[in-house]
Amino acid sequence: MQQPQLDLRVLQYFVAVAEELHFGRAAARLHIAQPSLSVQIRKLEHALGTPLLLRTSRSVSLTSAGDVLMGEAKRLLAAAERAVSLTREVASGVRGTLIVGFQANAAAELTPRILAAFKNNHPEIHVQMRSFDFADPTAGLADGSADVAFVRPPLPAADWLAMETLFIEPRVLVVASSSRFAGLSEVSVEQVVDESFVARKAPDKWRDFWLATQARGGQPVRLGTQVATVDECFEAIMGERGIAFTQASTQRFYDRPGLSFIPVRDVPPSPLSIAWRTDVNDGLAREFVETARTLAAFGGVPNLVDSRRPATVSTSFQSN
Amino acid sequence: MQQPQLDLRVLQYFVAVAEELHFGRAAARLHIAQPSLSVQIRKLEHALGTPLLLRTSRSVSLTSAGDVLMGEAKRLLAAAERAVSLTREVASGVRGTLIVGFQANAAAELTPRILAAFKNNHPEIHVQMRSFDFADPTAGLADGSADVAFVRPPLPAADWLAMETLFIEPRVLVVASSSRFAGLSEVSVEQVVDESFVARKAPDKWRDFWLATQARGGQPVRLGTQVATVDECFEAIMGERGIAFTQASTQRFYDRPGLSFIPVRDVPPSPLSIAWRTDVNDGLAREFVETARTLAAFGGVPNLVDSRRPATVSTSFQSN
DNA sequence: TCCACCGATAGCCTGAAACTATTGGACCCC
DNA sequence: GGGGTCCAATAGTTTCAGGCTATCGGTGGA
Repeated sequence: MQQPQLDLRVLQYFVAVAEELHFGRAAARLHIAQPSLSVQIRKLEHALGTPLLLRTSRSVSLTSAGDVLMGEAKRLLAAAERAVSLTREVASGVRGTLIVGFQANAAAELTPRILAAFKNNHPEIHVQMRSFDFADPTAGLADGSADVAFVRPPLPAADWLAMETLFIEPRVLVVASSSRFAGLSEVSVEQVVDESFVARKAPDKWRDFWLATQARGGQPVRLGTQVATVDECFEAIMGERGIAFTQASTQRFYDRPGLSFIPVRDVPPSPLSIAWRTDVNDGLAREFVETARTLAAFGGVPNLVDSRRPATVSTSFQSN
Repeated sequence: MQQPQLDLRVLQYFVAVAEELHFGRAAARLHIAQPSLSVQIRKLEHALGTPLLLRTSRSVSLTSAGDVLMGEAKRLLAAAERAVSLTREVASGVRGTLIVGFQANAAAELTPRILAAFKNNHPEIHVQMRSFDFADPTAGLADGSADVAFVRPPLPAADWLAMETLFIEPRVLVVASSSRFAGLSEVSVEQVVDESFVARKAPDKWRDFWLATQARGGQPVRLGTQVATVDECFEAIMGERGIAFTQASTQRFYDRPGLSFIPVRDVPPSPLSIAWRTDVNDGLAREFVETARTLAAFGGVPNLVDSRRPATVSTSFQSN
C-alpha cells in the first residue's frame, strides 16, 4: 500500500468547486477564503499531474479528468463518513458485528448473494469478512476470531465445531502455462504423480487432502514450495516451483495469464461448508448459516459435482 | 455532506499499528518516530470518541471498533489509490470514459448487470453514471453531457436521438401511508381524478405523461407541488402535498415508511429505453447499447407488462 | 472606456505534526 | 526482590502547511 498523497479535506474542496463551478462561492460554502482554495486546488492538480479545472476569468469548467475525480471524490467522502459512523456505532454497541471467516474465494459466486441476503434481513448488523491463510483451515473458528466461517473439509474433528455443506465442486490441477500439461483437456493423478507439488502450510490432514495423497496409490509426494495463501500458491506455480490441486471455482476467481487449469479424472471433489461453533450460542451466526443454506439451495454456482445433494448437518468429518 | 474530520494519512498510521500491533515497528514502517504515531492515534481515538486499541506496556490489541475501522480504513485507502490512478489514466488518455445518463432507478435490476457485463467486456473503459433530474428527460443526451442514457419515453422527437426499449413496466400510484387510498389493492384513474398531483418540473409532454393526462378523460389536473427529482417527489407525497404516478420498479428502490404504492388499472405503462445520439459515431456507446439489449433479453426485471416483447429500434416517439 | 467580476499572486501568521529526550509501567530472569 | 529490558506515553522544541488579508491582472458587459 502506497501513501495515498491525497487529503480528504482537499477532496472536499475540489468537490465544492466542481459543484459550484465558482471559486468564490465554493470558498464561502467551505468557510475558507478564496485564495486558500485556489492554492489547494492547484496543489491537488499538481499532485495528480493533470489539470482538473479549466478557468477563465469569467468561468470555471471541469476537464474530463476532473469530472472523473469528482465522482470518485464524492464516493470516497461518503465512504469515509460511513466508516466513521459505522465505527462509532460498533463502539457504542448500537450495531452488532458478525465476523465471517473465509479462505481464498470463500463460497465463490454464492458469497455476495449470501451477504446481500443477510444484510437485507439484518440491516443493523455489520458483517465483517475476514480472510485466513492455510494455517487455519477453520478460518478463525478455532481461536474464536470468526463467528462463522466458510470452510473446506476435511477439518480436524472437534466437538465444538459444526458444519453444513453448501455445495461440492470438483478439483482441478493448476500448472504454469508453460507446463507440458497446459492445454490438456483432462489429466489423471497417475500422469502427474512424479511432479513437484506446491504444499499448503497447514495441519497434516488438510495439507494431505490438497496434495491428494489418497489418490496417489501409495506413491510419495515430491514437495515443492510451501505456501500460506492461494496467491502465494499461484505465484509459486507461475514460477514453476511446483503444481497443485485446487477447487474448480478458483479458476473463475484467480485466472490470470501464466496459469492453466486442467480437470482431473480421479481426485475426490472439494466440499464448501459453512461452519460455526456449537459451544457458543450465537443467534446471529445461526441466522447466517440459515441464510447460507437457503441461498445454496437456490444454486447458482457453476460446475458442481452433485447439485441435487440435500443440505445435511454434520459435525466435522464424520456425522454425529 | 459533512466534514469527514478524517485524514487518510492518519488512517494509514492506524492501519500500520493495527497490522503490526506494535507502535515501534509501525512507526518504523511509516518512517516516522514512535511518539508522533502515538499522538496521532490518540487523536484519532479522541475524534471518533472511542478507544481503538488496547495497550499495555507489553502488548497492543484491537478493540472491536478498532477491528471494524481497520477493515474500513483498508478499503478506503485502496479506494483512494484507485481514484488517483483512475483520474491519472483518464487524464493521460490511457483509459476511455463512457458517461451513462440516468434518472431515478435507471434500468432497475438490470442496471448493475449491464454495468458488470460492459465493464467485463471493456475493462479499459471507465463508466461514469450520471444522474439527471426531471428537467432533462434525455438524461444528458440533449446537451451532450451523457454518451448514452437510460430514459423513459415519451421524449421530444429529435432526429439526432435514437432509442431502443429494454422493458415496459406498469405504472403505480404513490400516496402517503395516511392517505385514504393506502392499502387498496387497486385503484382506477377515475377514483383519483380530483386529487392534487405532484408535478414534475419537466417539458410539457413528459410532465403530462407522468400526470397521465391522457387517461383522465379530459378532466383537468389539480396541481400540487412541483418537483425536480424522485426524492423530492416522495418527500412531497409523504408531506401530503399531492400524489403521483411512477413506474412500478420505484417501489423496490425507494420504498420507505410513510409511502404506499398502489397498482392502477387504466394508466398506460412506462417503457424503459436505452438512448443514444445518432449524430456522433460513438463505438463505445453502441457497444453499451448492445450489452444492454442482450441483458434485457435475458430478463430479470420483475413485474413487466409484456416480457415477450421483442427488442425494437425506434427513433424517439414514433417509429421511423 | 470604464467598471464589475473573478481567479491568481504575494506576504504574513498560526497551529498541527514532526522530532529528540525522557519517563514510567510491566514482565523476565537470576 | 532487584536490576534489566521492552514499550508506550509525555515533555518540550522546531518547522512548514495552510490559513488569512491585500492586491493584481485579465475579461466581458454597459
